[in-house]
Amino acid sequence: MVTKRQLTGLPEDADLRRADSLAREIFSDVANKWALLIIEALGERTLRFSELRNEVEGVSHKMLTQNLRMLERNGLVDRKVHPTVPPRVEYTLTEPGRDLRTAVDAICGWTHQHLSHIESARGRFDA
Amino acid sequence: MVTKRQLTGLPEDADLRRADSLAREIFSDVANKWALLIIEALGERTLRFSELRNEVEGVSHKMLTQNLRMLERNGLVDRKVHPTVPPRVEYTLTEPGRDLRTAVDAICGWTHQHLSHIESARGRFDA
DNA sequence: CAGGATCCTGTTAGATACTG
DNA sequence: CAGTATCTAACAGGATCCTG
Repeated sequence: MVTKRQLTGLPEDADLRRADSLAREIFSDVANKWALLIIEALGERTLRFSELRNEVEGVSHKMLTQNLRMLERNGLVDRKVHPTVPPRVEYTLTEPGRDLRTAVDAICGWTHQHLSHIESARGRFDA
Repeated sequence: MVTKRQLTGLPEDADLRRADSLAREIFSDVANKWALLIIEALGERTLRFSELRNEVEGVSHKMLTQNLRMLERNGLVDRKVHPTVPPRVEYTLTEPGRDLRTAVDAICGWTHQHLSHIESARGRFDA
């Protein structure tokens, strides 16, 4: 199949591909366990690094910083540094971050809703 | 803080912890790039293994089978084997799978909606 | 307290080859 | 065609030490 874009040589094809690969990249960033748990933990609150570490059960220092940097880079969380000593750093979801959170909420809700279905499905499968 | 459950010695505490850890386990299974992309690709359709491989761009043979097994085990996809030669295996989302898909749709939608915001956030961060 | 840098280990995921 | 098994390279992630 030959598209009009190919014939006209306009740049839309390349643009679309770029947008797609960007979307894919963002999706890969965001669709990971720790990122989603951090977003969920933040919710509407503002939390310090150490608080977040307690809220997100099982996350290591390294994973937390790493994911927070990534989320900050993608504009999902806002990082506010208070120039005090000892330092105080607070994280908050941005507007897009809060948007995404509703989807994460849905996944969390789904998980709890289907606990027993999943447990029995596992039982059947493992047999 | 001492709860009533601790005092009565009833098993609810243990039950709650079990449910939570199960929920966490399921979440960790499901909240990964390939699983979500597979769910999204399946949608309302029924697809064969090879079709799925084409639909989910970039997925390797191994990752596809691995994640399909996991999704089947958790009762999110239905696997139907046709005893023909050559074999024909079809995958379909189950009812819970379709439920989860709406949340995945939301994430995908979110991604595309915020493309430009994210791109500029990245620009700022990288500077 | 927040977080960067380093080291070290277990897991992951790709490539390849083989089976029903 | 769908799936399993094996080997290996790469990476993720934990522990630890150090700084402002």
